[in-house]
Amino acid sequence: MTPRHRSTIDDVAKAAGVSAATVSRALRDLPNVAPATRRRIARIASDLEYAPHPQASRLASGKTMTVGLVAPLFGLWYASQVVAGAETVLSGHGYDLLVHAVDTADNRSRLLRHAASLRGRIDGLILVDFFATPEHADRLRQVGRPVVTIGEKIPSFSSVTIDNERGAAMAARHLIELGHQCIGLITGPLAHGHPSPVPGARAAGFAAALAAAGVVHDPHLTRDGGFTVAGGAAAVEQLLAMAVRPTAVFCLSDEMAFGAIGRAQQLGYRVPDDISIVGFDDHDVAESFGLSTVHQPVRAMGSAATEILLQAIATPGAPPVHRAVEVALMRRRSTGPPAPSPA
Amino acid sequence: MTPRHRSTIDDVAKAAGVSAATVSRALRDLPNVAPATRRRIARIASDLEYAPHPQASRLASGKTMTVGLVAPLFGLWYASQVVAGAETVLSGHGYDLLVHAVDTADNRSRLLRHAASLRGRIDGLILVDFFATPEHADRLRQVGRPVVTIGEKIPSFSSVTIDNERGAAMAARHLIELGHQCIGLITGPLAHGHPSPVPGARAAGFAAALAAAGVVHDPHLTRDGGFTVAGGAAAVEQLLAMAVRPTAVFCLSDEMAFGAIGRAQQLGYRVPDDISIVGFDDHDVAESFGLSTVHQPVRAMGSAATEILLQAIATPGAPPVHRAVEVALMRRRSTGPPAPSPA
DNA sequence: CGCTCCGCTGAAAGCGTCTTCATCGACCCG
DNA sequence: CGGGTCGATGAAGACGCTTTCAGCGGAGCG
Repeated sequence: MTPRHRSTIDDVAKAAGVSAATVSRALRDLPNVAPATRRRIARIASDLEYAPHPQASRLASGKTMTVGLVAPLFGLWYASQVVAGAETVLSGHGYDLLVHAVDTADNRSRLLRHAASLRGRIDGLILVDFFATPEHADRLRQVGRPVVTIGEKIPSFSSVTIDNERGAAMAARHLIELGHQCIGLITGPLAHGHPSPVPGARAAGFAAALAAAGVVHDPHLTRDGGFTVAGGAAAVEQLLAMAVRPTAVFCLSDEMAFGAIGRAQQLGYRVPDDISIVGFDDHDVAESFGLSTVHQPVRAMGSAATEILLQAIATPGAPPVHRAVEVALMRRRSTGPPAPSPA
Repeated sequence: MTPRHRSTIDDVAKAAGVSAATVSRALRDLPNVAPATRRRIARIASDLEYAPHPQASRLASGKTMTVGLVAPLFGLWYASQVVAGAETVLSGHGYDLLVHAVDTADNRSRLLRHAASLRGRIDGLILVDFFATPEHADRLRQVGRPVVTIGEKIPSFSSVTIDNERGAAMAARHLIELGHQCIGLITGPLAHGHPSPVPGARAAGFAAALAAAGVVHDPHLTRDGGFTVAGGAAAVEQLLAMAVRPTAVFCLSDEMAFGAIGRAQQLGYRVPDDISIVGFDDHDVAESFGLSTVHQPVRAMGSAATEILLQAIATPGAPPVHRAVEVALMRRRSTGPPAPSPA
């Protein structure tokens, strides 16, 4: 009974006694098909298990029903949340999601070089923490499809962003209010072959809040944790070994904060009694571990970016949309007042 | 200078004074093209920034250079690791990665119904924890493309699996060796509309190890944590409120274990002094939090599945490959001997 | 009753590439 | 020197669908 090969639109047309054009119209709910004809075609198509060949319809229509998502690296919490948020929206609209990692400079330039080849493969593009230079943005514009960025704001593309400086300042003020005067900072890479504004903005917000409160910002108390768990652990170990040990540490990501808490405890320090630690993200497991942190709605940002993108696909030529979402301080158990100084 | 529309193979052919067929052959390194001709075509194609239209070549060749990945839910650690592992391999081979979530029964049946439409969209499929019934497997076979499953073993498809029973038994024996006699179990959903063998297998391995050691397995000490952080927290709270409180808990995933540890500590219990907790996965942050757990190389499993799939795509008709990878017990700080009973 | 308008339908021309088949020389060998 | 072989190339037909355009008949209207 099962046909040897998949059935085509012509099979359906023949069986229904109509032309392929009518079948195409009927199945896509286009106007100008008699209700009776439409029903008959629908039934026959279902009987024959007909499904349009995606490549053929894409070639003919020029629409791919596919959205591309480019992120620095999959496997990290942030990217996985964005993917989850995007996938939910896309599958609800019948779109496919194509994911691509850009984890090396080589990868990155390859993507830029082949930007033109993306046209024809996707209807729109989501860039997660891509940090495009103006020159790169030019190449990306050659994709000829709408682009939405997450984490950075480029005038000519739509974007979904948070106020990194404000979030970092909230974390810093939280520590200051608790009485901390000597605060360490575990950053991500400030530059890796290209400008990466996120850690920069967070570090700036942190420094500004300290300055505003008259707290000394000692640059020696800054370490690069590479945005990884292991990096955060190594960084906190260095900070704890210093002569003037910080009483609190601000980590620019929760994953680094987890590493920092773990290592500090392993080394025999109590959190927050001996050292307070605050993160940034509000990772899924942050609450379980009582990590005080700056919440950002990553999953919702992925959904929002996707909705903006679909809108842009539907209305070509519309001006870019810039959406800023709010961050919020989550006070938990990893922060507390500093131990009375042994003066 | 930039052409208004992307250049086609005919543009290149015209500029090179050859036919489109020769251009097609030359650019794909097929034989029967004179070296000089090949070089000239390559240069001209590069000048014109020619890139073949994916949909057109896919339609003509029947190959999509795309692999589909279906997972229960993105945003969870397990799926994100698999995606990361798969993406690395695929991008190295010029393949695109299409991701699709199957988080509801509705979603699932839709996927199965449209299985045939996947043919033509992908060259192969990776199923993560899909748990196909024989009937579902039949439908998936209609995709007409190689399939590799991760987490389950279906005879007609290739697979990458771990020995869940063995892993769970390792965790159970670890607790027993520490002296625990009253051990709770936090499972995932044992069935959600379809058989889901993973929690079942782990629970069975756990029960078998207890039985082998002569330890009572009290079914009242089992709770469903839904594989989420919050579920693990709620489950452990219930267990701790019981009259005969377990001295140790085995969580079938690390994320549930994190929730359990966090909640237990919030409730004033010390880990492991008052309660030992062991997980399953070896999540990225498990080490930081000293979680004893059963390690499985999820990312490598994603890569392995992808390599098997690419192999199967390259050699159609080859018999399915079944790869089993090893698990390992990680002894950390969340487990210890039970407190001396207050008898 | 004739004309116009409109809804429904089919024929056919793409969409851009791949792939088969035929052609055409050049070269080799007996 | 003729037949055979082989490498290089072009012409043309898929691939399966979408979309434009024209046609056709019936309804509405004056």
